Amino acid sequence: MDKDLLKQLRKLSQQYAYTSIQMHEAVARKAGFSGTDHKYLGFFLQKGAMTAGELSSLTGLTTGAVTGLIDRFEKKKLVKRQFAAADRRKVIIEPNTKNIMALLEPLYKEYRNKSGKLMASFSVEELKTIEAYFVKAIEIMTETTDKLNNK
Amino acid sequence: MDKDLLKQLRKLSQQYAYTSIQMHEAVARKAGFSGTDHKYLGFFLQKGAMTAGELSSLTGLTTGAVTGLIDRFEKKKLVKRQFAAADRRKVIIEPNTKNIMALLEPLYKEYRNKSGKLMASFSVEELKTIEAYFVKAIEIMTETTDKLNNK
DNA sequence: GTAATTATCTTAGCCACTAAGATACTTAAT
DNA sequence: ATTAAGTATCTTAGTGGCTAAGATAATTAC
Repeated sequence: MDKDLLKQLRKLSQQYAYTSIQMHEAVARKAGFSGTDHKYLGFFLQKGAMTAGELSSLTGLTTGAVTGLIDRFEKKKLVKRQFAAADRRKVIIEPNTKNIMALLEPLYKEYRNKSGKLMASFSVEELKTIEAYFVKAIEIMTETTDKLNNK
Repeated sequence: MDKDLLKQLRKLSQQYAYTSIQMHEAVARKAGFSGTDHKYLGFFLQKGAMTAGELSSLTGLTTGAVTGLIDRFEKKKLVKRQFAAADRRKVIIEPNTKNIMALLEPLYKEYRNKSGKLMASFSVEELKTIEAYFVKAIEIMTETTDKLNNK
């Protein structure tokens, strides 16, 4: 067992997380977001339309905070409120993917190019290894997050 | 070239980042941190002691915000202020790694166990592939962050 | 048809952030 | 040495997003 390798990898995965947080924040600032809005905007790109309540439980924010969040996004034309036909209490938040992309893409462009090149430098086998790691690691983090939040 | 694999991997790496942010936040809440302090606490574990000014440029916070940040950490005995001998204007912030660890470790314990097992399930070759990916990806993200922040 | 529930919004109060300027120390110039 | 300029941190006033609690509006259960 290569303990040093494991230790090094653990450290790297932590550093990877921190570094991505920092990049994420730098992008947010550049995009003109105050505070943490960029983080929540990502949920829309990932999951698509959702109700205010879903966003609240997804983000852990109170419904009041979500109201404000959507207000800010709506003002910037990044999302649109729509009442659900089936249940008119519900507010469906429809992301304007085009506008969101137009805002974020230029800021991520260079990163995308570089990381594309990086990926291309690996063989298919290697990429599958990395993929497998990501899939499992995401699972573990999601489990951990759920446990921390729900009790 | 396996384009689907590349696309999938790109998506996964993004999801990995978001998921780690969410876990990070869940830990923060559980540890009793208001807002984003946990994120900045990580800098100390990574980089060790630094001056207030370094922390400011590292985090992108104003010096005023850093003063408040250190006040909160100091009150919780997670860091200690010390005037630099060479230049008494400078305030060196010494992390109390022991206390920080004692606070965070229990919350990360299960995650550490699980991700340890995950890593152990890969061969040494595979781990080296993952390591190589991490190292390069971190480089790229750091470059991107620097460019976004410094102009 | 009334009560209970659910989903979102509103309000008051709090706290961390920025911007600007104050304080304290250091370095450079004469 | 003295003065000026520069640097590092802290302080203060004002802003804005967050929570908690309650209001509003729609739905479901009895």
